Amino acid sequence: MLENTKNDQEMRRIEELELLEKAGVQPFPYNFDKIHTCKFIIDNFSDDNPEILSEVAIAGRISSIRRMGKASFCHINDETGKLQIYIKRDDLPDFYEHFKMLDIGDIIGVKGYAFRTKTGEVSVHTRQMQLLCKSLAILPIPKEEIDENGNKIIHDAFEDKELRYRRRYLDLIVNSQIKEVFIKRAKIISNMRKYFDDKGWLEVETPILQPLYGGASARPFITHHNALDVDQYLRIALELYLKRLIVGGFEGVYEIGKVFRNEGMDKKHNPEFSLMEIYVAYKDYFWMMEMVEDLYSHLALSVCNTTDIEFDGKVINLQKPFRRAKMFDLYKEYTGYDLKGRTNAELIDIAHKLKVEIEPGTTNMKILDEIFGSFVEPNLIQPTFVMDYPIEMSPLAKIHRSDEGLVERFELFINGAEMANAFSELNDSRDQRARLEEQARNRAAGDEEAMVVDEDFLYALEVGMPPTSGLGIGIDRLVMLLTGQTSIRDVLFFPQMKPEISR
RNA sequence: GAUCCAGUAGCUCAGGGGUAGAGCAUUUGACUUUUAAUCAAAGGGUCGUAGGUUCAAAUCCUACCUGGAUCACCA
Repeated sequence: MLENTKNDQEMRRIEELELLEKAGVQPFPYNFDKIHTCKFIIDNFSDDNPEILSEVAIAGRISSIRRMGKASFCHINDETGKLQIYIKRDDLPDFYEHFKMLDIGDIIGVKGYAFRTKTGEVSVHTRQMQLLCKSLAILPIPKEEIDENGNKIIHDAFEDKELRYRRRYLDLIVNSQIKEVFIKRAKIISNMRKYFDDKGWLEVETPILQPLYGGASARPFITHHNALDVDQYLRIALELYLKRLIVGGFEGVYEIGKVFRNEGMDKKHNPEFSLMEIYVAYKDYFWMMEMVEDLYSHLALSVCNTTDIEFDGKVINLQKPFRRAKMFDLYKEYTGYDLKGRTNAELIDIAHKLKVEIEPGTTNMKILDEIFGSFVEPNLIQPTFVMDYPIEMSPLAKIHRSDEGLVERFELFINGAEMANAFSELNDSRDQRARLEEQARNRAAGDEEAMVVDEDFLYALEVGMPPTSGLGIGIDRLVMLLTGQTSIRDVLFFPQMKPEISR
């Protein structure tokens, strides 16, 4: 398929293209004066006043053809939907011969007048037709039927997931309903941006290629800069550079962009994904919780027109305020054990009692994480702020003002999945240095995801960062929630795929 | 990374040791309001790749590739 092996249908299209050219048809013209959309014509056609659409100019891709000798019907699709075209030989004696050589997939421009057919479908009667692009590949367009209840039945839909992801352009043409997901995605992002802009916070761009990576626990992608002859990393988070900008005097900055983590892929993870991070000076994580619940309610209303979101057979209520619960209270609630301040031996014992498999030598953090994932997370269906994490889990968060051993951090869980992560940001450079050095020791001990020490970031903190609250939101997971998609691949135009072997 | 399932015509699928099938799509012919258009005829395949077993493999075996699901890892 990648090679130049054409099947009979493709060969025939090339022949037709050449025949059309010989007949003087330009198969790839430069422009077309497209005035109307398919949807506009359907929405605005009036049986009482058909003359208001007596001069229309539309264009789109042919999605079906019904030829009846000296007259034909076809449907074309543009960005807004599909519309039926009627073409009669007597109207266009010359072009009708060319029309016979057009195929499903070709893009045409049509000028004519709107009318309603005998069977009731608003259509355009062709006065003039122009080929705008000859398609040489065969589209897997399915047949569609409208049953007596007006429901659309699609026959033999193109649903091979591998091909749909690898050739998303085909998927978009043929399964056009998926466009709704991506349109919503764009709306979510633009509404989020507007929400922040309206508050006066500044959208910024920070480096994607970085000499050091940081801001999250993850393995990076490594690349090489030839001119400088140095290895560089693709960013795994936005945090450290955005904090530098708060140090620099901006009081509210945010960035929406791709980050890259060199890890496995599954329904919830893609190696590159979109992250939003925002930092607001003089605020703490309590303030941030209010901002987050307001943002989520606002986005649900503006994108879905409701705060009751149907997802995976459940109804998620994004009406603010969200539940707030301290992490160790949740442990108590869902396991019956108080896990705070436990020794390693005690935690291992409890893990065994809970039938959580723990390998010998597992750290407290791993055990806590494990129990949280098995016993707490699956219960956090409705939006829940999980507050106050152990300090070891959060090297960039500020120590809790009253609870020893904890930091002021919350994560927002919805439908058992982490949706957002926020702190009162650590701005004591001495503490930050100590925590990064602890990370470095973990790293030396074999933890490949531990953070590296970024001296320049530490210097920035020494210069001084005001009290600040920061937040990260995984855009893809938010889009999944608001569009009802259960796989991250269905909210990405081009999800990561293994390369096809070229033969 | 582990396990299971899948890969056959452009699409959706059947077939499961003995000549490769269907519907749609395509081609030819008929048809000037059809809409899963209809009617008649025709063409189209290295059965994911590579080995093996066998007189004979799409079919059985092994390995590999790609995808999906579940689990593990992972914010």
